Amino acid sequence: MKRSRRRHELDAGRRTRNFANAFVLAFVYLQSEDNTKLLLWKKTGNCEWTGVFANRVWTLSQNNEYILYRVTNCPALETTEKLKSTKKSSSGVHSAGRVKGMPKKTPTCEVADVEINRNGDVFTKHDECLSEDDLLRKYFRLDVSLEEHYAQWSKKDPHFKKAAKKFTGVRILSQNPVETLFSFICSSNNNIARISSMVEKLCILYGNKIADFDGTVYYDFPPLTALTDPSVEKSLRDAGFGYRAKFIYQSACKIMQLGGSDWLQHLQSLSYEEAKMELKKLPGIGAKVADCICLMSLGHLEAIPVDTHIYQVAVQRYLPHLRGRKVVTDKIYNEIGSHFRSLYGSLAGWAHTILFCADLKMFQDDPVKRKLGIKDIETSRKRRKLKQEL
DNA sequence: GGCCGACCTGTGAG
DNA sequence: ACTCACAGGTCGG
Repeated sequence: MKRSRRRHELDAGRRTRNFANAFVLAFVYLQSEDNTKLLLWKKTGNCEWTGVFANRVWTLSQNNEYILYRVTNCPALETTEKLKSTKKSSSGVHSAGRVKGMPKKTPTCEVADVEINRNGDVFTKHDECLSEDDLLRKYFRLDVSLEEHYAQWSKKDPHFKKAAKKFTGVRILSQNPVETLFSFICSSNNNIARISSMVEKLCILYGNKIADFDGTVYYDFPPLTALTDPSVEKSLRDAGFGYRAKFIYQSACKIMQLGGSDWLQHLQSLSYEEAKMELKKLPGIGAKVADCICLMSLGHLEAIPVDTHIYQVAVQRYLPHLRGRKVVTDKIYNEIGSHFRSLYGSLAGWAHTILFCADLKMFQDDPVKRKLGIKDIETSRKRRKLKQEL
């Protein structure tokens, strides 16, 4: 273990690919075997995925009934009573277990006497006393019954029903607000590959190393305080963050002024509208990014992030009178959000994510397709014509 | 309130 | 080789 750790420190910047990312696509397919896919997680086995959250490295797999997990060594916790009593293997695994996919009741909380929150912003106070079973339940929001909601949304909307057939088991994750906020600042006017690499860079540059095994170094997302150093803006610009470098630095500073991660956490207790309004005061955060943060890390599941994909879907399927509009004004943005909220109800953001997945997949497979509309896809003549126009 | 253009950078199409 | 448009937007005029 020691030997390999030294080896990987040498080239950490180049080789590491796993981070506390969680990032961006705050969803995961965890129910259908075929679709098992944890975005920005690394596939580390046949049906096994490894990634970071709650300051731990998790390796997950699943069967029909359970999510199976292994949690790896976490240096910050090593000296605690809790871990002393757990068995460690050479691979650094210190505990393992399984969580039922749809538990009927939440087991009691296990208190760990540890200073987990050493940077002041990794965990909520509540998280500190959660068992790993509960951390996993919380992260995947396993208290929400997908079956029930999918049925409800399908009943209201035939287009959802169709999309849902291909995208079963999509879950909105409950992610760390600090991580989510800065990851989405990176997302503006950007593509997924570059966003991912930027989040990785943030972790390497400013995150803490939390584990090192099987040839990979794992970092968590940087603590807020690491992003308020005056050198941050230039460093990030040099690292290729473009104009987002300033947004990251300035937002970090402003959040610290407002009360740090406690301030961010307290947005959970506000209404969705209030939380969104507060977030929009930070540089680099507009309506869309604010909605992503609300939906994916603050528990405001009625938030509908209207990005280019959702806008296209809305125009094609739901609000045809918007056809031809070139820019999404605040008014149009809100109209789209309100439409989905009235259609799907209080978990509208969750339902909308399934539509998003379907459009993103279609777009990645064939960018021309969505401009044509579904009916005309097979006509190659039209395809050529459109390509010329484009 | 709505409408533009600028903004960093990497990538792929033409 | 070399533009050019575009990618899960935001901001200021």
